[in-house]
Amino acid sequence: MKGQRPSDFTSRVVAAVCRIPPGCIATYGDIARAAGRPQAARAVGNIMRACDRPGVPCHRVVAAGGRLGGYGGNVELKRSLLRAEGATVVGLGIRDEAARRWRR
DNA sequence: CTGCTGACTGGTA
DNA sequence: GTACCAGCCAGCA
Repeated sequence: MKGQRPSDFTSRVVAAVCRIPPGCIATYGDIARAAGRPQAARAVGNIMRACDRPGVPCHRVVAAGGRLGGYGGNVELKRSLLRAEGATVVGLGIRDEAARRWRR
C-alpha cells in the first residue's frame, strides 16, 4: 500500500461508495471496513454528508439493520432512489437490533 | 490547539 | 422485543 494518511480514509470511503454496483446497497460499516476502519462507520456518515456531490451515490449507502440512516433530511428521496434501482429496502418498521435479525 | 457533534455499530439491561 | 450506553473517526467552531 501506500502512505495511509487520515485524509486517505476519506478518499477510500468515496471510492468504496463509487464501487457499489447498481441495484446493490452497502452499509456504513461495510464502507468503513472497505476503507480500512471497521469502526469508523460514524466518520463515514460524516464524510457522506460533507461529500454529498455527484459521482458519489451516497443514496446507495444505508445504515445497518436495513435502515436508511439519513440523507440530509430527504430520506424519502433516498428510499425512492433505492427502490428505483431495485435495492431491497427493508426499512419500514425496523428500529433496533431486532432489525439486524433480517440481516444476520 | 481543544472540544463537540454526527447520515453508525454492537452489546447489555 | 425494546431501550440505553459506550466506543471509534473525521470535520468543524
